[in-house]
Amino acid sequence: MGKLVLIDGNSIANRAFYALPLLTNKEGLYTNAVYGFAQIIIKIVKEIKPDYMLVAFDAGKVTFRHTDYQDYKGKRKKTPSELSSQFPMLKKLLDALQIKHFELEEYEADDIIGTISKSAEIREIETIIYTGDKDMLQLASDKVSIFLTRRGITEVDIFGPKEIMDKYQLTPKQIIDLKGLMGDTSDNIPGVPGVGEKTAIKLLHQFETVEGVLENIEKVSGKKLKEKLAENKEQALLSKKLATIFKEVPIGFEIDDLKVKEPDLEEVKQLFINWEFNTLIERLGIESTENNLEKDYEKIDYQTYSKEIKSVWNEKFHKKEQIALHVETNYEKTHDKEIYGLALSDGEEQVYLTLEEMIAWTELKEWLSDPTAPKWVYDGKRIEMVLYWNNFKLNGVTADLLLSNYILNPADGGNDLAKIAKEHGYNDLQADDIIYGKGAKKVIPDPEVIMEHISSKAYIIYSLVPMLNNKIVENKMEKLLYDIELPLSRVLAKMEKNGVLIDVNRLEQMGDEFNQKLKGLTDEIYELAGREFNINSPKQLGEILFDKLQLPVIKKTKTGYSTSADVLEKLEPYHPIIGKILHYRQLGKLYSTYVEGLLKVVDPETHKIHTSFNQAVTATGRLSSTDPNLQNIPIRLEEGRKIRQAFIPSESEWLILSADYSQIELRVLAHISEDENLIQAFIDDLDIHTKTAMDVFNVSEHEVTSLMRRQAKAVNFGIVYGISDYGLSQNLNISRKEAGEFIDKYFSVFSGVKNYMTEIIKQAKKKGYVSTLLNRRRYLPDINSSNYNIRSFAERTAMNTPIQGTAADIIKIAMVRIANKIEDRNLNSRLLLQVHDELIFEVDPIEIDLMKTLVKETMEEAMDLKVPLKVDINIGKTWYEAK
DNA sequence: TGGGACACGC
DNA sequence: GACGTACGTGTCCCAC
Repeated sequence: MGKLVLIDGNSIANRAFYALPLLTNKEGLYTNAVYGFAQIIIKIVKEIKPDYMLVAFDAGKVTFRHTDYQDYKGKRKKTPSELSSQFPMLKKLLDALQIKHFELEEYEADDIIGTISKSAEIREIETIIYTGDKDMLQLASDKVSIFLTRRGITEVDIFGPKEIMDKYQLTPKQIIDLKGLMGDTSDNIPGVPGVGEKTAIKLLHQFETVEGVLENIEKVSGKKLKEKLAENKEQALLSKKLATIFKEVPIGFEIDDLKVKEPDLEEVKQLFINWEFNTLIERLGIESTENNLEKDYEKIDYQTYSKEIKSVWNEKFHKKEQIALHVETNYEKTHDKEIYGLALSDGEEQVYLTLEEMIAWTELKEWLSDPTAPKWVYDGKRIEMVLYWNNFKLNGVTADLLLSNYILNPADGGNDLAKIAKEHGYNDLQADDIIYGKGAKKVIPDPEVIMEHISSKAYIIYSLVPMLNNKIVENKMEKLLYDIELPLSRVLAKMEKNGVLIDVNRLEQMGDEFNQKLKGLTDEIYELAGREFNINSPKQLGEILFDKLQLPVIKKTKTGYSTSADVLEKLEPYHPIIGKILHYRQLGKLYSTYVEGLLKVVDPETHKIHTSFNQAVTATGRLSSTDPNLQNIPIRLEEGRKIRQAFIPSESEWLILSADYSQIELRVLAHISEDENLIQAFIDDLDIHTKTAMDVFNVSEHEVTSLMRRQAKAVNFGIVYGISDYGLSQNLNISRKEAGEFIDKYFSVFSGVKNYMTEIIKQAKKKGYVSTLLNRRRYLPDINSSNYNIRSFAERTAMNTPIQGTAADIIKIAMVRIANKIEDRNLNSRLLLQVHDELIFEVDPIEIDLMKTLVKETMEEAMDLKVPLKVDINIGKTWYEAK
């Protein structure tokens, strides 16, 4: 019993070597094959958890096969020295991991593995053979499966007899015959000339073995083929012999000798440090100490503050040289005001400064605020903010790696600088998580560690900007970057600095009301339930509703009964407790997230909330907001909407102005799809949901019932957000079939939309990505997946992203332009928030008419579409009143 | 500490 | 017919 893993060392090392770029450590040692091998071993140990393990290697050049055939492996290229140098390292690694490796003169790894798998089979040990060599398939059986590496290195295809049958319609043993007939160029096994895989399989179906084929040559169809077979009888038999794995190698040990032991972690760590396998150190879960940090990475040279350094850099400032700038702050908290240090790099020299030194250096302060002194950064908004809190100004940012990386691939936009660096071959930067630890393990490391870390960042930024810039140009994303994202980051910084004033008293007062009501509801719920329990616990609530009160179970989750709002709504007629619970949930959310949550983040001095807008997280190009999220303040239900009464202008007598795009996504859809019906509807300024209902239900305007309009609205919603028929059926509480019919009807009326959807999917499949009107991309790696669900999801994304993403582009353009106009005209009014299709301002009353027009026009003119863009403006004393 | 369930907005 | 279904953020619970 137990599990045995046998690894074909040469084959895997080869795969890793060719699959990975030629990595070296600082001593110039080649490490890529070892790195890939180590990755695979770690994966095997973690996922397969073998009880026995062996890595087999080929020994020397001459094997017993050469006795039969001198040219065996004759045409194979000599192993490159870059790879052969890595074999001793591999063996060292295996020793440290306490994994047995074995090689024997005259035999190949295949034979050793064949021999062991044979005896494992007798003992009924489940065996896995890990290799890149298809020959090994001949060893498959009920107990033995072959893990064949795919194109990458850690991905495998798993083969047992069944899978081999599915793929080749052959038994494992016939794989040998297959090789005998078709040969193998990589081993220089000749086979029968003119016989390839297809012919060989056909022949084997008919005659089972090479011998069978040769005995029945006359029955073979095809004159040429007959001749070839007759001419090459000997060669076919020899080829079969060469391809047969020998299972009687005198290995001289037992399977029990292969028991997996505890690795010598200290030794492994030392090896990994030497070879600079930093991510693997993490994956092994080995504590990363300061001690090994030093050895891990090539140190980036840097200088510290001194008179001489100052004058050297003052010269560079004066000449407006291109300089990379990094200001380190608490990477976990966005608006932390503490500066850990600043570093500059011009690609050759780095300088590190403490906050005190920054303050003392006046030329630096001037340089930072000089818009004509070009600076390259990573996350400029963050740097601008932390500098701002420390009385510095930042201008002149001409490249921001965070943004460049985001528009190149939004899927990993928010990445750590270290990860971006690694993707571009710079391994000398540690992740912040490793330097500082995360969560509770967070520590401030030694000053030297921080100094080097920050200086490295500046150096890396300097090195990476040109590389990413090239790609930006290649993808034609200059406009998106320089006209939108980069200037937008300045606008967002301003919004974050402004903050929104909160009427703390009003919020606290609402909190008291909610609390009162919650207490009352809690008592009533306990009364109706017959006992006290935690209403906030879905588990306990489920027990009360479905076990104690025996209400019908509508839906289950992985962990038990579902108690979500849509389930509870269906249960409402059954028991008076349900309504109370729904209300309790609603108030509980309001109290904890919106009253307590917001009060917690009000700046005690200014009474303002400074959210942080993230410009590099969403897949579609939208912004997001955190600490706190001000993009999800309640509006739908009146009770929650009142929260908005606490959002007020920061100057007395000022007003809140809210400007929201009307149906921006559907207008964008009309433009992109060129659907005439939809375009006309917007030109005529119709109520789009009523219009949709009229067309879908084939009724006149006055015949549209509120149900019809609601359903039409849901269909439009579905189109915009790319939901499926299932999603629509859930929204409308109808069957999936009915939902599907709605969608079909919609497409028949808006046939241009239908065409667009078909075309965009086709395009996505071809290019692998979709784009917005401003060339923002989203890659869809799953678009050609063989799995229906995964593929469908990617297809809906393909349909939806250009719509949502273009809408995001539009409002971003409007924001940048409005901010510019406010600045150019020296207006007092300020942009406070963006909520996807809505902008919120606080407005000086003397500017109110001006702002109304300026905002409305700028937003409506942000992009020229085939349909007009429409903006509604509302004004009030609070955000609540601006509706 | 981390994942699941739930709920809020667009 | 498949099998789980816009995105992102925050809070609470509960097993670890």
